[in-house]
Amino acid sequence: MQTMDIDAFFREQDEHMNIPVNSDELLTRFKPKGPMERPHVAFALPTHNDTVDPPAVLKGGSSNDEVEPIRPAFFGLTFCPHQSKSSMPHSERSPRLASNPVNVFAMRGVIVEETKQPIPRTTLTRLSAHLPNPQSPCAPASPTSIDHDTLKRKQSPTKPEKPAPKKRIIDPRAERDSPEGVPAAKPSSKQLKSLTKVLPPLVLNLPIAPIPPAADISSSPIEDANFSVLINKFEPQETSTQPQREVARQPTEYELMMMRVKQRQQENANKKRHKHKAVARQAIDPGTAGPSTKPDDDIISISSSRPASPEINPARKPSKPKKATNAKLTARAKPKPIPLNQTVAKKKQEATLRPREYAEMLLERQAQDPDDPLVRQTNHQLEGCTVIYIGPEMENIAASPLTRGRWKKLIQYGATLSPVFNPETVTHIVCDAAEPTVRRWLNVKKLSQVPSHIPIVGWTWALRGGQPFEHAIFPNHMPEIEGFAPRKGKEKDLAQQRKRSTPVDSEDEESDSERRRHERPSKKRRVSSPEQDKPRVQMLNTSLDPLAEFHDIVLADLRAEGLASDSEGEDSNSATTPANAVSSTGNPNQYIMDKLQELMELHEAKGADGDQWRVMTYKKVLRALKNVHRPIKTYEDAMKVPYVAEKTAKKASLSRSYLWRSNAEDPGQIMEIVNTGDLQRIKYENTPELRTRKVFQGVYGVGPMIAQKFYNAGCRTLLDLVEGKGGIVLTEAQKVGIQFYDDINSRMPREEAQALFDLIKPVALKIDPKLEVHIMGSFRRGKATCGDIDIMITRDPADGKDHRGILHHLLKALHKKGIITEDLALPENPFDEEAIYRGLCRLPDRPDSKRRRIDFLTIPWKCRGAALLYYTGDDIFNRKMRYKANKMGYSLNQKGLYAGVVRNPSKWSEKTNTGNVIACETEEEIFAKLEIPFLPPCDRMGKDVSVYPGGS
DNA sequence: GGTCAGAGGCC
DNA sequence: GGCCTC
DNA sequence: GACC
Ligand SMILES: O=c1ccn([C@H]2C[C@H](O)[C@@H](COP(=O)(O)OP(=O)(O)OP(=O)(O)O)O2)c(=O)[nH]1
Ligand SMILES: [Mg+2]
Repeated sequence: MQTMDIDAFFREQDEHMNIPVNSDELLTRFKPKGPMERPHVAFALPTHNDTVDPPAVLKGGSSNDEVEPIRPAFFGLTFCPHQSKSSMPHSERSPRLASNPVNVFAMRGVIVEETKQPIPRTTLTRLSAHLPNPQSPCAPASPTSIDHDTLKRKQSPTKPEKPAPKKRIIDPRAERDSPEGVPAAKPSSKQLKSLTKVLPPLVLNLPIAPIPPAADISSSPIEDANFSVLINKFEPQETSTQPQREVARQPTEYELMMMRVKQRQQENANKKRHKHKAVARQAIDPGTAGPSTKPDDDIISISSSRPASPEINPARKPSKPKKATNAKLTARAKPKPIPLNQTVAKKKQEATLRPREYAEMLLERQAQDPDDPLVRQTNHQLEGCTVIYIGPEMENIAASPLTRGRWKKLIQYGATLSPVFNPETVTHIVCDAAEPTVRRWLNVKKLSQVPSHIPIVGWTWALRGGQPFEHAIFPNHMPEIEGFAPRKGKEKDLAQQRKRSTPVDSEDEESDSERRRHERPSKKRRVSSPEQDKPRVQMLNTSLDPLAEFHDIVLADLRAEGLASDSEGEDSNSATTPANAVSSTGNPNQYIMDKLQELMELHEAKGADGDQWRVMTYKKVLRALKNVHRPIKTYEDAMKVPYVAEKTAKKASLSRSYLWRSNAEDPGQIMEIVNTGDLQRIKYENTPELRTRKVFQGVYGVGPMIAQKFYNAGCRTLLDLVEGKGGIVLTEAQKVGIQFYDDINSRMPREEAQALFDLIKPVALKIDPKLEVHIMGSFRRGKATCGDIDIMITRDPADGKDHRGILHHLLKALHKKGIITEDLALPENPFDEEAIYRGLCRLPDRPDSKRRRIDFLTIPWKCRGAALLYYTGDDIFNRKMRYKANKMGYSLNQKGLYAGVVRNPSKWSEKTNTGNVIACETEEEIFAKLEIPFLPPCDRMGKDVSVYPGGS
């Protein structure tokens, strides 16, 4: 134990970094915990504005957000009383109408050029706006409207317009509709749509997407056009220039965006294709649909750009009522490429069959000729069994070679195949998939809904036979065993065994070894110098070109390799280079974090097939690592970091040794690990599919499930999404998310957040000078960059008035000023004391300012402590604190700390007993009740909060 | 082996 | 009620 | 995946 060493080190680090005793988790871990010595200054709602942001304290290096909080400023209250021309004669205009065109035409001449570009197809969404019935926001719009979602989710085909007792007015437009503050029941967010309705139809005669030459796609009897990858090849030929276009009016911004996007994509796709053609053709991806020269890579390169917020976003919540459904390992989740040259015609066809279809095909073969080598029975162990096999892939995509092989084996072993799950006939469910996948296949919400007499077993059962319970893989659906309860240990072992066998347990299968060899010859990343392409990027990408940047990105190439995982939106080009392992972020372990983050994102992208808890652990580790300022050199070093245990430590030390190896000759055991461990894992996981899904998840409003849905619908690029390919329908928020993809996925300098707040606060105070307006989130924690602006508003009701309705007026004013530009989510009831708003904003006076995410939260005065606590975060800290509250028998939320809360176990969100408030007015109060020493905002990053109640 | 927060908005 | 986001 |  070298804790002393560590301890001393961190102290030294802190001093060196000028961090006043950072109560790192490391410290708390190795040091006797003592009360925080940090001054408990008045963190409770400061009453006047006195702090000014220290001028660019962190300016020097590219600032890593987490590197070092700016201490003095975390009160977050800065307010420039001047600054606002408090005029504002109100002429009601939709800010969106007003501001956007200006953006487009005035701000960027570039766009004008775009209009000269061939207009490919117009978007389905746009078309849909022209439907006569303005009332139908539903999908009938899309001409090709298909229930892409054949799988799971039963969306009522015709969604009745939400019962909506909600009325929300927010946008000035609302007022226009109903003169004067009268809350015209507003159709909420159909804004984009409603706007377009006003416009005359956009008439476009577009060149039909040419069918790609057969050579180009190497055959592809794609069974379902909806999922056809080929569509991706519709690119506007450079031939089809202006001729056949005929525009009835000026395209809207949205349309322009799409054209621009499309052109961009075309350009880059071409470049890329030239570059990687040879490589790309070496492998095909049978799992995704067709042997075509892979569009995936193209896109991906686009924006693996930086899909998600660098600073980690909390794990997706299992909206589960308790009981974690332990998602089993998703075995080899991805289809393996198979050598093209081996692909005979028939085989190619097979490769496009979905699992069910493949099984049906086998049955057909069997019926025709039982001696067909494909289906001829070789073994007897499965005779009498009627079996459905569930592989890791979704129902609606092509069966992987592995899955096909297993169906084949089942039939060869004498089983009767059941291509679909029929509880009447099926005797065994054999699967090699994560639990959520299995549920989807079986169309049940819980495995317990599967008749208990039908065992769910792993593939080992088919190979080795024996009692089903010996091969059980889901604890929540144990095979029945009369007079014999399955022993606990066994199933567990099995499950774990499966887990370990993730990548290659397929000795018994056909080609599996062939996996992705075109992995990435080079590991350079982001070659282009930031100084060089930045100005350009900013100009282009500021408002309406979500993909503008990808031009540069593609030029830089690397992201295509899927390795890019910038940990900070804007200004980090994290070094993976051995030489300067320190990187611009100043964190010597940045490259480890990069690796882990990458792996995490992959797990995250797996969504339902992945393990959310694993993702959460990764997040915790990453956050903890940000506080580690000494290079982690060995396994032992790594093990000292909180949330790092055997597996991660191995990865971390591995990451390091990988660099060492390339730097110096450093043979030894580590070398071996290098070749078999982490890197390979990333390669293995980092399939084109996952990379694409990661890109999709970068869109605001798109998470793992939706991303997968889009992917399964055949979408491969953001452009596909915009076009509604595969029948997908975007929400309004998602459209905005695509439009400002880059903006939203980048972080702003703290100074910009300050500037925005300085614009906003006076507007609020003008409405009611007694409001308390605070900037929260990462800003209050003193971060150098902010992912968004979080503003909390409350008001002391001592004078008998409160802040109801304020938010509505504030938003209206901000819209008018051009500060708030788009809405993402409106308050359920803006006249409630508690209301939430989400949207985009920008600095209106700066022509090239980016869109920034902004959130407002209003809360009753009495809850302000709890709200302050909540909204200050960070998220991990909140969760820990709430977890601790639970363990102490309390429940903590943004309204207060409660005792005696009882929830409905079958519907967790429902409270059988809404307990009693114990503390809520000040943060200190809550800390105290939870027996946690008060932590100033800047110290709440991933902080360990565990001090057990009642001693122990 | 059981944990790993709790809530609001949109669809 | 699922999914996404804070 | 990690912690208790
Ligand atoms: O899952 C979450 C996400 C956020 N929060 C709280 C803490 C967080 O600090 C605050 C604001 O959220 P936001 O997403 O803005 O995070 P941030 O801490 O402000 O970081 P960023 O700089 O990315 O905005 O809301 C949670 O409690 N749980
Ligand atoms: Mg924030």
